[in-house]
Amino acid sequence: MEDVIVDAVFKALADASRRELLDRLRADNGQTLGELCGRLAKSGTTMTRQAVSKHLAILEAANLVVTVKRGREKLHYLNPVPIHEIGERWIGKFERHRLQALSDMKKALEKE
Amino acid sequence: MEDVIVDAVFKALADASRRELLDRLRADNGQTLGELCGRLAKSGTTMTRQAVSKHLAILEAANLVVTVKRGREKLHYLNPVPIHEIGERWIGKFERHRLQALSDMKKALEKE
DNA sequence: TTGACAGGCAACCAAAAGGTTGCATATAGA
DNA sequence: TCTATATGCAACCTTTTGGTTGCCTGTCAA
Repeated sequence: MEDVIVDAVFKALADASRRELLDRLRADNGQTLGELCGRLAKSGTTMTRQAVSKHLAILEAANLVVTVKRGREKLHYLNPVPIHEIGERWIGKFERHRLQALSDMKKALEKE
Repeated sequence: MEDVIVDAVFKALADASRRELLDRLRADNGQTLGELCGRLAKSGTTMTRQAVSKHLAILEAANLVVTVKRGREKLHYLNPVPIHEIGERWIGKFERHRLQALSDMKKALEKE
């Protein structure tokens, strides 16, 4: 996974509304734009269809969402692969140094 | 881990310069601001000390970096805990639906 | 064929993000 | 004490981001 892809995924995940859209697709895969326009839990505010559409476009560009056109509707499917790879390759590399980093930190804090 | 914390962590991770700073601390923990100011690999460009300082402040606010003052220096330590928790709680919940989502997607694509 | 419904496109706007310059403060060391 | 070093703070600027409104296109169904 090249850097530019990692960047697109992290940037896409940086927004709470987009993370919630992913959550919704996780709960109910294959929804249309209209269905996804329902009230976002985040602060109970509503959002226009166009705003949601833009968020979905960003998720799609990051390959976190895949769409299929069915007549005049567009179905949105969660693609869990990029999230999985971030977990494996990016988070994983920090995981391997976890205990070491914590012990470094502890030692430094104790010196104070 | 509350939503506001998850948000701070994801936002902090959304920038490539900040991810590189974490990478550097992973390679060599406990560096000062000055040391971290060296040329960032990202496009080979340099950055002013103040820019790096701001990035570190954001990482510190997200609790991804912990600092210890030593005289006139400030040592920066990687705190891997938030990354670990994002992996466990956020990525994990998508992991559990991974195969299902892929099969949904496949089915939808085949219908076309 | 003609509405009504689902979505796309483009212009525009305010706020946040990333970065810079300039100056201030504090500590180490000669 | 005096000076160089390490960092902090604040104002300012530009670009990106998240959001809106308005209008256009395509498709289903009576």
